[in-house]
Amino acid sequence: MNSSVTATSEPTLTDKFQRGNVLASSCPSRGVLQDVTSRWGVLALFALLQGTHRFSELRKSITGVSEKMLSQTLQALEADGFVLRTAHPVIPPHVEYSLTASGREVAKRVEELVNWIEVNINPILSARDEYTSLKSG
Amino acid sequence: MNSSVTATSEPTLTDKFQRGNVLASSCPSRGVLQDVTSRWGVLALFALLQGTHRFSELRKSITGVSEKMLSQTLQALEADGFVLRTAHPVIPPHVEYSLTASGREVAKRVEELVNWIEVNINPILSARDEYTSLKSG
DNA sequence: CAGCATCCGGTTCGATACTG
DNA sequence: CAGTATCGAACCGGATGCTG
Repeated sequence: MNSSVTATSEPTLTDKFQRGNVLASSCPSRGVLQDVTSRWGVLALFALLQGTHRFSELRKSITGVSEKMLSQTLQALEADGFVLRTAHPVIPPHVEYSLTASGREVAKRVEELVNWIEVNINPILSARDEYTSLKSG
Repeated sequence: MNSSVTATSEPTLTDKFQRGNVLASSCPSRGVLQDVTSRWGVLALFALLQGTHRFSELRKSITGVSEKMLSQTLQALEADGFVLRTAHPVIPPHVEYSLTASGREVAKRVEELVNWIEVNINPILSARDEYTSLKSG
């Protein structure tokens, strides 16, 4: 997915001053962060926090996601070990998705972020309106 | 950004079962979530948690970000009321970016997510390797 | 220094069709 | 049901050139 790093200019000096090193482009955490904070990744983790779900259930609950994107997103999260995919060999196919132990950890943190935004959505939206009218008004 | 809601099919039934409603595409929280969890948004919030920074400083510390993207990202965060932009009318220009009160709240939650990933990056990477070799090996 | 306008290649994404 | 394959369309994002 993001395997070639295409060596940008060396960040050596700057790196020393950072608590972590996500800010350095070479940090592998960035890739994982991408998976977790991707458009549908956030919502998938959030949805799975409620428990195990089938593919079609997730597709229905996460409004607007396409089959392809959901599939792709779940695969990325599975690859990172956050999501467990369980396929029951029956016809028609029955596949269930759930969070792993580490998946629950990330998901909990994602949830806190999401919840905070939802609780404070009104002031935020007001700020946005004000900003917009300042710019174009 | 996402102002026209283009009424998707009514999600009434599904919505009742969700703690929040981010999972509904009509939810305005999604837009804000996008700004916060965007590729550079996460890193900008994370970087600003350390304090006030000038544009060029941010550009240097957030390795790999382009001028355009940083500018765009900061504007989005400013619009949502998370980032305060202070321009000093001198020549050459001097602009400082800092977090607002609400900005600190989101940033703290972003930080917790980022930190967890950084701390657990090794097991995650191992899981990924294992997954990859299972698929293609 | 801080940033916008423009161009343009690459990636992402959604719709559709198809498979096990 | 749970996906994969393919194909345009849309968007993202970087490079460049210009402004105050």
